Amino acid sequence: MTNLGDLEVFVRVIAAGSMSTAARDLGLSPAVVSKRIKRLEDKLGTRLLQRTTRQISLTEAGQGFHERVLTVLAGLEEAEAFASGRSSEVNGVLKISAPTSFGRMHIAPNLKPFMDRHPDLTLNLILSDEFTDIVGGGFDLAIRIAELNDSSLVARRLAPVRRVLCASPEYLAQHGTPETLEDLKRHRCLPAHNMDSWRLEGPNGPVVLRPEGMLITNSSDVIREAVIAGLGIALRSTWDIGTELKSGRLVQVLPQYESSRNVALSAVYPSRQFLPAKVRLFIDYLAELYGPVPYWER
Amino acid sequence: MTNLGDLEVFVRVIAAGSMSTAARDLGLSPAVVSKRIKRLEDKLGTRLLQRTTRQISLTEAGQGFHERVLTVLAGLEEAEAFASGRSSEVNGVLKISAPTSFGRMHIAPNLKPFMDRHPDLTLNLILSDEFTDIVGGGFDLAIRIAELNDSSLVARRLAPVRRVLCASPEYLAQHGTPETLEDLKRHRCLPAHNMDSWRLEGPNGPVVLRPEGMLITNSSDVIREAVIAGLGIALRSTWDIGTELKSGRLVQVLPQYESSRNVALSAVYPSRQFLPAKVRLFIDYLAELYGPVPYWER
DNA sequence: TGTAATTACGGGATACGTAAAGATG
DNA sequence: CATCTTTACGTATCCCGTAATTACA
Repeated sequence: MTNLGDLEVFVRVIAAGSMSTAARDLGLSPAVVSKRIKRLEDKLGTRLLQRTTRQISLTEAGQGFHERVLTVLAGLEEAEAFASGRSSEVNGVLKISAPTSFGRMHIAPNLKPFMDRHPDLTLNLILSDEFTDIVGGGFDLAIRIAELNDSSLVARRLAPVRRVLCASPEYLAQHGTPETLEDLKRHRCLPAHNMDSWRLEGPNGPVVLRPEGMLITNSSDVIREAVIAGLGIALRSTWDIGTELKSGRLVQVLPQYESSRNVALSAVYPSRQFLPAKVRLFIDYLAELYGPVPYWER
Repeated sequence: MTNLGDLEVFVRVIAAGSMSTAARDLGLSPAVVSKRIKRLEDKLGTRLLQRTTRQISLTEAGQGFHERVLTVLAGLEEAEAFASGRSSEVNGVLKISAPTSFGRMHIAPNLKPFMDRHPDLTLNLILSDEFTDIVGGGFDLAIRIAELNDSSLVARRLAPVRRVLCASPEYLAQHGTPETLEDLKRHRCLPAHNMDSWRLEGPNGPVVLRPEGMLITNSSDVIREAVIAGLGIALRSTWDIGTELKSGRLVQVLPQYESSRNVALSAVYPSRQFLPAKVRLFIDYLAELYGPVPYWER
């Protein structure tokens, strides 16, 4: 029979990246950590960690085992919380992954009411534009803007994502306001690195533009600031430049055209039979906060 | 930290219905079983089992905890199987729930090829027309014919279910063959106890009939035998009377009408991130066996 | 050469079984 | 009153820490 402690030690070793530091974290001696990992491997008949004295790395089997053990431990935690009657109360840590810009602009500023409502909850909000492995990273939840593809995950749609063409009044005063798609070709365009072709939906159906970039960057924040600074015309999400459109620092151009990429803002989480209340509540909170017509659209 | 052994003891006690018998099953003394249950309850701060010296029963908390622990243990088993490289091999027990008639007619006779292909697999096929609690009953999989409603379960459609009106040639020779729905009212109809209104789809759209039953029974097998014996006209699923239709022991009446209840044959299983290979393989096997146009329809 | 993983060994906590007591149908 | 759960107690096992050993950067 597997020892549950061995599994927890295993998980901590992965998190810490080293047996010694995991031992310190757990208040154990390095000897027992080593022994427990070894015992786990002996029982499974597989090597989980490839290790030198200097570094450890997961084997392929260890990788898959780790992911599974994470969900098992999460499930156990949920079971205990349920039995202890703590399931209705919301506490512990809620670990969330989100895109950097969106997280900064539309999650972080709205956390207070949620945190006030659930004072025993600790939020761990990790912003990243890299691909994050939800299960492997131990995330309860990820906010995604792209379409989903991992079938072992469940996605709940939070809000529509609308992308529009926009520029600063200064830029338009200097270069003129384009009236047709044809006009765009004579303008300075600012495509983002992950959107080098603009798929637009207009009065005459879908069109695809491949704007020549005058500015190459991996940060969509840079693009946003560049548009505001009057460098050119960009295709931006309304959540990204809604404030600027409202204040007049940016104006929409060719408003009859919109991005036709059918993407949505989604909450993505591992498929579980018993979804922890804190996850469900946070998703509900965001869904209500943004609604079918988010505040940045109004 | 919870002891995994305590959880396994807990599950065995529920399965055995008594601490003493669970102790015997596990090769332990009753004393340790009692102590481990107590320790579990102390840790959770909840009473899981209501017990007299004569019988034990789950408390509400115990009920929910039990369901969750079952999935946790199943997940752990899957994780270990994966790491041990046994995940591709299929072994252990596959516990399936199915409706009695369908299980007898269309699952049991088709098991051999699957069992031959997976000799290390033990099948536990439980036939029942009562509602079966998949999670609480420890089922890997249930075959259902109704529509699904438990959102914590995943359903995969296996085959369409078509219901048609039918009678025996003897009955029709004696009473005549109905040509219109109106004619039906002058016939002896045999509604099943769970289908006392017949929702039919015909050339002029949907209609609802409430046939007067001449035979009251809780067994759809009785209805089937009664139709074959010439007692009247019944609305039966094609999987139920396909053989009889083909052999001529039954003939379809009013073939322009079919049941409009939008039901399907589905495989229902608990939502899990890592579905055990044996479950997936069995579902795949049934899906291929029945196909979009099942053999009983051909 | 310093840090990390592993191995060996002694002490202590923990888990087991036996046996007896208490409770219930 | 028979059977099941619970408690008490002695023993054996397992687990942890210390310290020495090996290996890698």
